[in-house]
Amino acid sequence: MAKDRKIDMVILGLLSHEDLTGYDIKKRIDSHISFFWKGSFGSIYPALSGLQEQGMIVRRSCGSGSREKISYSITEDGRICLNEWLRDSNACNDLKYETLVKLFFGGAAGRETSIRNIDAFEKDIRRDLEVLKMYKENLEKDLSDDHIYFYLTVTFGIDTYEGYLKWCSKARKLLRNSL
Amino acid sequence: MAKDRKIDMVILGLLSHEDLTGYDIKKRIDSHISFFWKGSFGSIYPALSGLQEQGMIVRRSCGSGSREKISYSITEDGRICLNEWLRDSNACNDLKYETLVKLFFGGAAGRETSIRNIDAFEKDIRRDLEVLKMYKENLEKDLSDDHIYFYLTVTFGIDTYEGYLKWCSKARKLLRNSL
DNA sequence: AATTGATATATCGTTTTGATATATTGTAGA
DNA sequence: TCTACAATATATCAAAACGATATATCAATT
Repeated sequence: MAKDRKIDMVILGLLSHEDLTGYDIKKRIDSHISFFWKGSFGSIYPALSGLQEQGMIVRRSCGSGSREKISYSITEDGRICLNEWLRDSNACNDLKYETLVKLFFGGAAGRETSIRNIDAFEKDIRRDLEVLKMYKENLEKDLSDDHIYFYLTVTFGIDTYEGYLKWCSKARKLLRNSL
Repeated sequence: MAKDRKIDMVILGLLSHEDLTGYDIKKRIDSHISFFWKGSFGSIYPALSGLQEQGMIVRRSCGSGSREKISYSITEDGRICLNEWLRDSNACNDLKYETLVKLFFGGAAGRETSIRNIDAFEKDIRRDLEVLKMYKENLEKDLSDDHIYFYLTVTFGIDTYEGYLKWCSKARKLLRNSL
């Protein structure tokens, strides 16, 4: 049975494309999906053990030399489990904007503090937006069936980030101009 | 000293406006800030105990009758702690879009499944957007210094949600039209 | 009088984070 | 050559947060 562990589904998703080690999984998450989902070693390695016990994945030592290196493959059961989860359109989108919490309570520290916090947020967003735009450009060179799903998540990021930037300007203006 | 517990700051923020019980805190979070931050009883009650031990808040039994009811007030130390946190412009915005994870791995289930998932996402967003717009209308009737911070978080929500909706249309179109 | 739903506090198991420990391999510079 | 550093790789731990559940009271309805 599919558990409540969301990281399990991320791992199965990644393994549905290629065999990976725990470390590789972490790298894939960081490079490709970290702007809409994160994962740490502390969740990845226990999840891999759990998934193996459930028969969703199989491990194979692939140490080239003396080095222990453990690669995982998805099983047929794993594919079925992933598929079931994908077909269930219930999805929990859990957003935590510390920036907005600080803004919400901004009255306790004054408007200049809030403006500085918005500035810091904007700076982060601009930096991340550049990366996403680069991804988009590269993907548009070859928008095959394989890449279309990644492309859609990237455009999601770009659209929302550009929304953030517009809001930043408006918010600063309001904080400065309204008496 | 300020801990790593983010919920602590949310509680101090809420208590900086008015005295509240744990249950009230949960209600305030659900009604006012849940679209950018969530909190459960399982984090609120332990946090209240911790904050009290640190002297950031004080508890006062205010049972009207036999009913036990515990209200909390912020202390001067609590205000200082909140202020320090507000002034630190480092903020971790941690977003988890399960919808995007499903889309990213959508190739494993086919385009119709992805389109259904986008439809479900859009439906949720439209519903939540209506609520935010109502909040905005009400706030605009009296945009005093007290309400401006809430107003800004609400417009943030509206701007990003409208960005989501635009993306939904584009994404569906791409999934349907690109061969 | 009984039932329902809101109020209110609290705990428990599970998941996740973020940091750290440990050790190996590859590589760039002294 | 060697040596220091970064990257690779697995793993664990305490702390934090979630989500569900337990318990009980109060207010309003039936």
